[in-house]
Amino acid sequence: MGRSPCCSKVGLNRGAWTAAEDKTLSDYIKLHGEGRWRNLPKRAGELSQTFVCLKRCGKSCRLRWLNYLRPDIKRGNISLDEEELIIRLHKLLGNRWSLIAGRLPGRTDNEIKNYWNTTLGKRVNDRKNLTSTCKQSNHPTKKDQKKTEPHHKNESNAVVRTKARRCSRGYFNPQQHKTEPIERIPRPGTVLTEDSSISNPVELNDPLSFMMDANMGQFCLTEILMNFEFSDIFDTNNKSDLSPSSKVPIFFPDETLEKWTEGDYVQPNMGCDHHLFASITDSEGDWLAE
DNA sequence: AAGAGTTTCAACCGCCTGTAG
DNA sequence: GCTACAGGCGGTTGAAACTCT
Repeated sequence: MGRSPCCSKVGLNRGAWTAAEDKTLSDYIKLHGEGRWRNLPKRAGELSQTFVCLKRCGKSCRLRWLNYLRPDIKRGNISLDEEELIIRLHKLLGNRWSLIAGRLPGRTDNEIKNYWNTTLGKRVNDRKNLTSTCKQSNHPTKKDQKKTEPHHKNESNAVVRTKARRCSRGYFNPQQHKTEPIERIPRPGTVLTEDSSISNPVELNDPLSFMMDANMGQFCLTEILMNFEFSDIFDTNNKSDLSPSSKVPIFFPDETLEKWTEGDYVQPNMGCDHHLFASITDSEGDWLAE
């Protein structure tokens, strides 16, 4: 005897959301806030100025809001910094997508999960198998080039297809940029808006410098990676306890987690132990291997 | 140009946990 | 302690977009 379904599925819409449904939902949440998802569709329909009844399951509403409609969602492709952080966090946390997403402001667990399953997971496996190719050519592929050009579909389609368009994979010539800072080329999929500015020229010949200066907008992930005291989290002398396969849960002190999620967590005079960080996150040791 | 094959990702599903009564 | 409910999470699915031949 299983649990009763979260709602009667009879007469409910399924599949892609329409623009009208999105508007009804976001209007309602902006006015009344999140929560009480089960009754939300009914109440939203009653209060909707567009008189669009939300024939959706409460869970579906929640998912739509959290994964797409929320105003603080960051659209566009995962940046290099974010990729690195996801990989490192995945090593530490495993498939705890919501925890990982919590460390990446604007990113949803669903997005990170999808990105891992379709891209990063494969890449990480490839790296393991062929470490020498990790410095693979950054020259744009045909595939990537195609992605730079938005594919315009019939706008009259009422269903909102919410796919971020991708940009070409950027590349740089190490010789060319040894001394001259260059403007960063957006990572594939970075959504270019009118105010999009990748303003910080970066010295790309130095990976650390690249990481240090990569501008993330709200804050710099690199600073998390560089300033974060991993020694606060665990005893580095006992790495075996951190194996993802270990049954021992990883406990992050509240203070630590707050630092990660707060916008102003970066402490200017916080210790910056690159070597410790590198030893932890870049270790090829078994304790991090999957 | 067209069809087949592949990739991407929004949405769904079912299970789990926390909580109120 | 038990039950039902609400919300959250991770795995999976399937349609659309994209690439290849």
